[in-house]
Amino acid sequence: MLSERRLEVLRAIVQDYVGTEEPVGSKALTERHRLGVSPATVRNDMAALEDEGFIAQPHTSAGRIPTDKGYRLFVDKLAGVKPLSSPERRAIQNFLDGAVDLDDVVGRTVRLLAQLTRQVAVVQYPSLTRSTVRHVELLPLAPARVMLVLITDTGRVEQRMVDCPSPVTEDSLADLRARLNSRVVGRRFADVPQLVQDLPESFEQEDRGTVSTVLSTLLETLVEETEERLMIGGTANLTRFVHDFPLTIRPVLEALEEHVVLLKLLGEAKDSGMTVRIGHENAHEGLNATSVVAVGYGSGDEAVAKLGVVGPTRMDYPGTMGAVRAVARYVGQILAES
Amino acid sequence: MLSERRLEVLRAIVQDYVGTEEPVGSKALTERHRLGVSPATVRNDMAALEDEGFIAQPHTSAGRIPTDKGYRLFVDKLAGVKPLSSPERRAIQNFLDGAVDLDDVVGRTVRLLAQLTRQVAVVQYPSLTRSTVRHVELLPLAPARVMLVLITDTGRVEQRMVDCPSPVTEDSLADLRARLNSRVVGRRFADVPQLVQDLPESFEQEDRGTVSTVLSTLLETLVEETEERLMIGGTANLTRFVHDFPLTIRPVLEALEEHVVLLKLLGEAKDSGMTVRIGHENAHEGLNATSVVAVGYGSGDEAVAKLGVVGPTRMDYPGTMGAVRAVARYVGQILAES
DNA sequence: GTCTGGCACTCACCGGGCACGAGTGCCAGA
DNA sequence: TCTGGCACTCGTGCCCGGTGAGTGCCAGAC
Repeated sequence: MLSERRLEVLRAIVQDYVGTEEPVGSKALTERHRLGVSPATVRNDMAALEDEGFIAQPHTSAGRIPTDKGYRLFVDKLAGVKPLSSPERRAIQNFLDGAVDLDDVVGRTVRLLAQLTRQVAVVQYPSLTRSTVRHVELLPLAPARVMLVLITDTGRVEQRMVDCPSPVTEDSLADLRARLNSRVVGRRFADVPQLVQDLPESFEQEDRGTVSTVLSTLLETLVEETEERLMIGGTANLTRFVHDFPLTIRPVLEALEEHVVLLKLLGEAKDSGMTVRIGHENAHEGLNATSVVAVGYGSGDEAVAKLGVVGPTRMDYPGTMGAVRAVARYVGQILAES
Repeated sequence: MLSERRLEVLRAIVQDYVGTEEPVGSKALTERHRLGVSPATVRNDMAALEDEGFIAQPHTSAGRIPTDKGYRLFVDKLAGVKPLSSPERRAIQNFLDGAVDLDDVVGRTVRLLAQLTRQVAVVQYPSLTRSTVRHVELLPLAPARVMLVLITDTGRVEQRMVDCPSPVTEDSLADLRARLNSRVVGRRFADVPQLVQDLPESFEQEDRGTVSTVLSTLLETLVEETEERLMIGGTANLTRFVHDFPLTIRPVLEALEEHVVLLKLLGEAKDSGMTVRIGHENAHEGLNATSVVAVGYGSGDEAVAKLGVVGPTRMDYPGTMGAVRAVARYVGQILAES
């Protein structure tokens, strides 16, 4: 077990390294922090911390830098979540309040998060399966062609073309629309399959083909869109540590382009509470030099999606976590209002 | 006026420089191209080309590289558009054919273009004002709350909340919906304002408030969304020439994040035919080291939006232009089919 | 036991000096 | 008008020694 002071030394190392981006030595540490001991003592502590794998030397005769394990300990035991200042909170609220639709909410959230944390922001669109149905619309476009539109309580809209096996009358379409809506409005999308299961049977023989075609498109949409959508922003922030990673930036950009990877990343985050994945804790290789701070957000108690940031392992964890949490809360509020 | 051979020398310089990324000297030129003259002669030609401002030396005793003006001449006079190979064409078609909705079409297009050109791809969503109305839907959500949904012939969907001054009955909403649609379906969005101008007058006094509220939201949406949306991809390709611009990459990423800038960029492109903007020809400072190749695409003869790529001025213009043109054509086809 | 000051050692970094070679401009001659 | 030759420039790579931050270890103090 590490003594109190050694933990203090680790904290000091993390803080200094995050600030200066340079390996930190024993002398500098004692000068910048009131540890109450001499550099020699700190050196002994550092040697112990290195033995335990919390810090490392880039090369002999250089200062120490935290390892992933060191950051882990720092995040778990040594760092709190730094709350935002009240001007910051007000700025968030003002900025998000101006949004006109869901795309705008998500877009603004991404920009906000990127700006606050000065890192790459990732925001997932509210999940379909966790949202509830606000309305299902069926629009006749041609005799045997219908457009299916799904609207969620979070403002998300999905549409699909449906080619029906036979021409559909305006009346039977209205009938289907009415019955469909009466069953599913207000229910969660995840429950829709069950709710509509026996719907075709209640129709006349001649309409059943159309009904099942429409329903199967509806169910397909739910499945397809379970691979959720997301928006990213602030990639220019990656260049801030271009001297850190001159070439490491490439795999990160590549990973960010593969939305599947990011969705998996966010998916791995806990549903409630904040998740921090540090360096090699990320399964994806390209992100081995980065940390991911993610949190769920939602209009009610339940998380409908997640958001977070991707940055260098050498990041200001307390500040980043504070910003991520605050933004998630406000977005939740905005969604609940709309 | 430049002699035929000097133009040939310029072409050779551009080709070599694009291939090797290194300043090209007179000796190397004569070795790699059949110019039929000695290095000394080429040197004279190069001196002349430099006097005219088509090429430059990074420093004394280095080879020459093309200037923006040199690339301009190359694109205008010396280079054709390189058509894609037929396997490439097939691949494009197959890839785009799998798209399920507009978002998917645009997403696939971006990925495709980025992959083909190995550069950053930018695709604008079909413009609202240039599209035609497929359907306008009004959904009652609460007594005095209506959701307005616009659907275009290109598959784009926009929705807005409308808070009405007084409760609306299902009947009067249906009435409005019917009359609205009969006026605007099949017409261009740009013409909608005129078409609905006198609509409120034809309603009973009690409904006029609601009608005008709905209409003004509709018109607002048209205005707001005229600042079009777009999608970008392939930013990881920027790292390919990270030794070219170690720090120049940052302003480019920043410019790419500002969609307004990109939209202006695409907006400046000619409606028909391909537009190539080279280096300093781009108004935005961050893009002074890049070239933009853009072209309009559409479901019919008319362009409904634009797409293009952003890359280093040192790019393979014939190949890039070929890819951009081909992709634009196929996307147009896909949109026309849907 | 724990902390401290001292001391020798290691190495990354920096700047200077130097050789190399690609590339140029110019000139005289074909 | 083209060509070969020649002197010149200057960026690049390499070696080398000095500097200094930082370390590990040890003997002595509290």
